[in-house]
Amino acid sequence: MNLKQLSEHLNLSQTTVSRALNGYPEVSEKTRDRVQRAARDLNYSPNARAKGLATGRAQAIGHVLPISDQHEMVNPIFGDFIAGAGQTYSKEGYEVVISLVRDSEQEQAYRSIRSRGNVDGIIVHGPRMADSRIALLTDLGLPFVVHGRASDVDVPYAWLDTNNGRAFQRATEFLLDLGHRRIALINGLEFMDFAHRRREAYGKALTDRGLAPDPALMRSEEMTEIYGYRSAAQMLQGEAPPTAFLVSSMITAIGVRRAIQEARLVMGRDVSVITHDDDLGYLKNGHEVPLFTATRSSVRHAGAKAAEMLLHMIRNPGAPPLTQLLEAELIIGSSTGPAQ
Amino acid sequence: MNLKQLSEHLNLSQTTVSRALNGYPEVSEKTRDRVQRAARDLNYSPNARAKGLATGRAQAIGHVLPISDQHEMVNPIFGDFIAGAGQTYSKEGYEVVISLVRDSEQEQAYRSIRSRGNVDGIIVHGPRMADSRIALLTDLGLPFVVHGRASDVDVPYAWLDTNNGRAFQRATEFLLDLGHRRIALINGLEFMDFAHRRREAYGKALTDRGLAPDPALMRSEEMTEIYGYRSAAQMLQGEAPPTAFLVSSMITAIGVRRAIQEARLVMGRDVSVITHDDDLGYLKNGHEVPLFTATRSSVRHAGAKAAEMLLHMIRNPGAPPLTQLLEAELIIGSSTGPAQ
DNA sequence: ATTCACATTCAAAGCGCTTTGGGTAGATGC
DNA sequence: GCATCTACCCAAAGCGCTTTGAATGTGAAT
Repeated sequence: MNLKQLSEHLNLSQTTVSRALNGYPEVSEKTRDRVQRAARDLNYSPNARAKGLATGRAQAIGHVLPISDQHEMVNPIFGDFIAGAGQTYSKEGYEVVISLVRDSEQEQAYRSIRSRGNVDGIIVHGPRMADSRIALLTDLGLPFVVHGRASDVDVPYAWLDTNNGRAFQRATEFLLDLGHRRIALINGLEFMDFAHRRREAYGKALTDRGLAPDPALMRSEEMTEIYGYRSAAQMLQGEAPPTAFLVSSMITAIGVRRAIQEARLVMGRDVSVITHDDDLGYLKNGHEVPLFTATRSSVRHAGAKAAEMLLHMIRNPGAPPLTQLLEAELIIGSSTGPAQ
Repeated sequence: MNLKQLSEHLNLSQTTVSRALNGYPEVSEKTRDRVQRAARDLNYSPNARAKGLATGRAQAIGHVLPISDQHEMVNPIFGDFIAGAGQTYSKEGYEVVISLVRDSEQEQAYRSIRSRGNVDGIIVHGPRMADSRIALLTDLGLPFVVHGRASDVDVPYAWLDTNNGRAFQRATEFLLDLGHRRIALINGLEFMDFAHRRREAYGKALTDRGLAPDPALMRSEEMTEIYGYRSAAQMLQGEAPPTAFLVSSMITAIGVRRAIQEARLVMGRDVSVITHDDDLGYLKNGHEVPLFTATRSSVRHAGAKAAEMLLHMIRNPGAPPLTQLLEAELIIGSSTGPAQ
């Protein structure tokens, strides 16, 4: 069923039918009704490609997931982010198009996304500290919102980020206040902007209290469970083990907890742990009492907000880029306690 | 830059340029070269919508994720599945379009996907035992592959599934062989087909050995960490606690482990655990020695295979639906041991 | 009765591509 | 020399929609 068939069925022109369905005023309520009813009954919905071609709008948003050439992983937060964004999109009639792009093919990929024209804007995931994609996209004139920020980029661009610096500074200070002096950082990959900020903040909190960050207590890797386990196990066996861990993700923190338990220590008593918690649906941080003390920031909420920002930018092409900084809560769970 | 501009630039017709770029033979190698070079230099790539409109092909695959009306979650395996599928797609020049669809809007959603025509085929995620989507999609004539199966559907359709029944039967037998008699099942939602099969297999393995499944030892819910924790904690406090747990996902098993440890028991000695392991990138099951004894089946691999099947079906419209059953390995980790 | 404004409706062009159905020129065969 | 291929190229139609610009009909105003 296409527009032509529908209009012939109704004995109307394609123009009128199109207008009736798209809510234009120059069509009588009576015919509009008739058209809408027929469209529903005959299960007509306009062909997205033709509509896009005619209007120049794709009614779709691209989400570009960088796949690092070494570890071919999709970040587990992506599911929740897209779930949040999806809510916003479906309200406004947008689709989601996903591109998995290897690090080595970034530029080419964005250019072709642009010229293929099947999205009206894109969400950039996983920004690096100096991320060339931002300049490129600005150049290409394709609306975009970055989930996160790129520290080394100084042109204005739209982003939505959690205040990772403040979150980790507060977390570090919280541990310091509990009397901890040897605080380990189990961080994400530090060429990623969020991880870089977290380390900076951790370092600053320490030096502000006159403590020198100890390289032996800092790790930086892809945030898997096994990484948390190995790092913590190794540190706990060292000659001057940490009394507290600051961890970059729940999954990694679970690995840290495993190492603590294997060392026959009790988390929250012998060793404290604070983790960042993205509030993922499948990995809630406890119920009444949170399992981990955590800096919490819902990635689902971030997704919904980022989508709103992007749609706003698409509708207001001239407007300056929006930015939004979300504060993480520091929630107290049972994984922290005073230093022994 | 569009085809018209490019062809004017080259002093050729649009026809010739189009043919040169799409590898048709009726164009001299010399001009083909010239065209390709110009296309690269001028950064031309054809407009996807126009191309789709002209060819009737969208060069895109839809992935429909059902969102249950109660728990608004995106299954964490989705990221890995899409990563696997994405590899196949990008080799063949297909895009991924995601639709998050609430349970209550399924039918409407599929119909509109069909008539909007922006995908050439779809992957159906999360099939229920009796899943009306399969009949609907068969009706609509849209190529599709189900990730999983629907037990109560008897029309032929294309699917790719892990042999959940056999995996859980083997796992149960393995525990029985170790002398366990009170084996708990921490299952997923049992209206989901995979979870239903798992329970059937678990029950069969027990009755085959003359044991009656004990309802007090069976749980069925969304597979979160907290669910595993609560279920196991509760069972371990019961008057006749299980000596082994059969768990449906790694995340849930992590919750089970937490409950075991909190009960001051040792996993693998006092209590055994077998889990299903989807081999997710961020949640590897140990390294040299697997942490959990597990039935393992890579969801990433499943994604790649399902995508291949779908593309094959799209290219061979008449062919009968393909099916593929993947066997899970039973890998022995340190979470199981003889019953005390 | 004539004019004008307004409310409806329509025919046709155009979005950027593919593809059909020719054309033309040079090579080949007789 | 002429017909016949072959290799290469092109103009134009068509994919399904939106949108421009014009036509039609109606009632009010003159």
